[in-house]
Formats: sequence, structure tokens, C-alpha cells
Amino acid sequence: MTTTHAEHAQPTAAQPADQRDEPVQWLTDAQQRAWRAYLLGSARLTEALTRQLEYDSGVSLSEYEILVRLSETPGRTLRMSELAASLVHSRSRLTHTVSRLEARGLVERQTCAADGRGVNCFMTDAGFALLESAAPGHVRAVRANLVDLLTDEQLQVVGDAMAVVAAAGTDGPPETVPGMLVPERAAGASA
Amino acid sequence: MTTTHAEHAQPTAAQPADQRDEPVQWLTDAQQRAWRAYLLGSARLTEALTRQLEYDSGVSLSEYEILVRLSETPGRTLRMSELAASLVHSRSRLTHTVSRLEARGLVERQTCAADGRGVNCFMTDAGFALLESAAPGHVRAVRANLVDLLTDEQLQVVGDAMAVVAAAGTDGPPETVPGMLVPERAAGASA
DNA sequence: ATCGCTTGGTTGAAGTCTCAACAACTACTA
DNA sequence: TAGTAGTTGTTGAGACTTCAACCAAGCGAT
Repeated sequence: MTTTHAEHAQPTAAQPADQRDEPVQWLTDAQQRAWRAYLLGSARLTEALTRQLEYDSGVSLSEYEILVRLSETPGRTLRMSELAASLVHSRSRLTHTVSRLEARGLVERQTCAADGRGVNCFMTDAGFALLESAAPGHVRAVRANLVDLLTDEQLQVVGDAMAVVAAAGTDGPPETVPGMLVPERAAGASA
Repeated sequence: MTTTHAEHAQPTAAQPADQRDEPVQWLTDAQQRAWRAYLLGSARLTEALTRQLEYDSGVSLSEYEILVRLSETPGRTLRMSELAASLVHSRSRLTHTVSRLEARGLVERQTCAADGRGVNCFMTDAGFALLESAAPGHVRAVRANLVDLLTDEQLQVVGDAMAVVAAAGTDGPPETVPGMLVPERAAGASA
């Protein structure tokens, strides 16, 4: 948190004025349990995935996500703003992260021909090679820490539920779940 | 990521030698979709909750979680290590965060009588008051961004699933062994 | 053309988290 | 009674993120 905290400011989108003064509808016990389980589980999951990637491949989870996203696009290129939006990163954060990736030779910046303001982010061969070497371990970790722990039905419900959550934050249709992790199998080893 | 990345290190617990060289079992399309939806949804969810808390109450999500955890214990007191474990924070992270909370007068540190090494973290009245004022808005945000978006059944399944995920990662403190990222699934359970 | 507005991206400082090293203490063992 | 090992918590530096300010380019209306 910052030093400029706003100590009760105007209504936010999360709680419009007409709701703020009404009594809260607290969570039921069952809801409370589910919510806490979510908090705990998601924390452990990202912890495990972050550590595995960092340790085995020397990339952070967000860097990996960037590479994956780029690997899926024709030309391995994407505009900064699209990249940021599809990963739910701030533009500033993406700028910094891409700068680090660029310093390592994994991506390059190119001026966008169509729009003078735009900047294209392009994944180099080195970036793709790194992604290919990192992917198997990452997928194993995703399985070991999530996918293989659940039944197909459970995973399906979780996916559907989170798709609703994701869609709620945007105007876009629920269908639009731009992907990130896990490079397309077409590129490398077969399934 | 750090500058000391390990560029393909030794086998980790996450992927023991006997697994590392085997072909990966990639995710099916359905699994892939669920996994990506999870990534996107969880990112948006934490984003929304973080912003709401910061903006309306001037606390970060992790600070809020600390206060909640303390508020539930008899005496509003908990040892640093227990606090860290229950929140899946590293000890170092908790130390820093508690220091900031202490500087704001929301918690206090007390020496632990039972164990000379231990430090008790105690929530002050000011901390409790802040929590009380922040809670309604936070709960509204949790409802608006998760609970009220799902059916009771969906939320139940999500909770159960994440409880499994959380339980799977329990064996072992995060910081001790870098190579324990993923619980071994020696039983060879597949999807 | 030019003004004003919006968008896309960067910058630097401040805030937060991670990592490795360390100090203080407990627990086991001989 | 040490001696050694494991636990608990802190520290400081470096890595990453956030935030606000900023520049440059497109966009629309005058």
C-alpha cells in the first residue's frame, strides 16, 4: 500500500454509493470456507509454479506468460497494449518486464508501422528456445499442483467459474479468454 | 527473476530425474481452457480486491489478511511463524509487512514468553477498528467479483478443489529447500 | 492548420517481495 | 556440560511492481 491512502474516498465501481451505507450481506459459513480455501490454494499454487519456473528455467511466471502469449501469435509479435491486456498486467509493468527480457535477448521491440504510437514486441529465436525448454517442466508442475489433483469434472467447473469471474471484469463476452501459458504443442514435442 | 538463474539445474522434487527425460503429458484442450480461465480469472479477482481495499481503506490485501487472521485468535495475538504459515507468506515477507503495520500502530510485537525465539504479533484497538471499517467493503467486493457470480454449487466445487490444491502443497516450508517445489506424485495418478 | 482530448508507451521514484546471510534461541546427543 | 543441529525472526541488498508524471502520436472539431 502507498503512503497516500485515501481513507474512505468516493464510491468505487465495486461498491456504488447506494450500497455503501446498507448493511453488508456477510458470507455464509459455506461461502466463507470456499473463499478461504480459494485464497490458500491459489497462494500455494502460484508459489509452487513460480518456484519451479525460476529454479529450473530462470524465468519468472510473468515472463513465462509473456513468452507463451507471443509464441501463439503469427509472427510471434504482439503490441505492448494487447500483451498487457491479455495478461492483466499494467502497461508500466509490462514495459519494465519486457525491458528485462529484451536485455536478455529473449524479445525485441519494433516500431509499429500501422500506428506511430504503438510498439511491437517480438520474440526472438532465443526466446522461443527458452520457452521450449521450460515448457515441459512447467506443464508437469501445473499437472502436479492442480490438474492431476482434481477430477475432470472438478477442473471443468473451476474453469467455468473462473471464466465467469474473468468476464465480469470486462465488457467482453465470456468466450474471449485470451490464452497465456503453455506453448502450443504444434511447435514442439507432440503430446 | 533473479540474476542468478540456474539455467537448468539438477532434478528437483518437482520433476525427479526419472520424470525429467520422459515426454511431457501435455494438457488436453479442455484442461488448457480451464487452466487459462483460472489464470485470467484469478488475476482479475485479486486485481479488483486489491484496488478496492487500497482505495477505500488504505490497506493492501496482504495487510488485510493479516489483520483478519489476528482478529480471529483469542487475544488477537499470533506468533509470527504461525501467521506466516497460515497466510502462505515467507517469514521475511511477514517481518517486513508487520513492521509497516507496526509503524502505523495497527499491530504490536511482543516477546513470546514460552519460546525465547518467538515473537508474538498483537493487533491493537486501532488495528481492529480499521479492520471493522474495511470489512464491509471488502466483503461486498468478494461478493461482487466472485461469490455472487457463481451458483452455490459452483462455489462449493471451487472451494473443495482449492482445498485439495492447498493441502497438496503443505509438506515443507517454502524457503528451506528450493528443490521441493511440487509434491511428488509417486502414485502416478493421472487425470 | 491548430487546439484540445484521448490513447500508447516510457520513465523514475517509492513501495513491496525475495533471497541469502545472520543472530538468538531451543533441542538433541553424547 | 558441551557440541551440534534445527528453528525463529530479522536484516539489507537487489529484483519486481505500482504510481504519477510525462512525451509522442492519433483523432475530431474548429
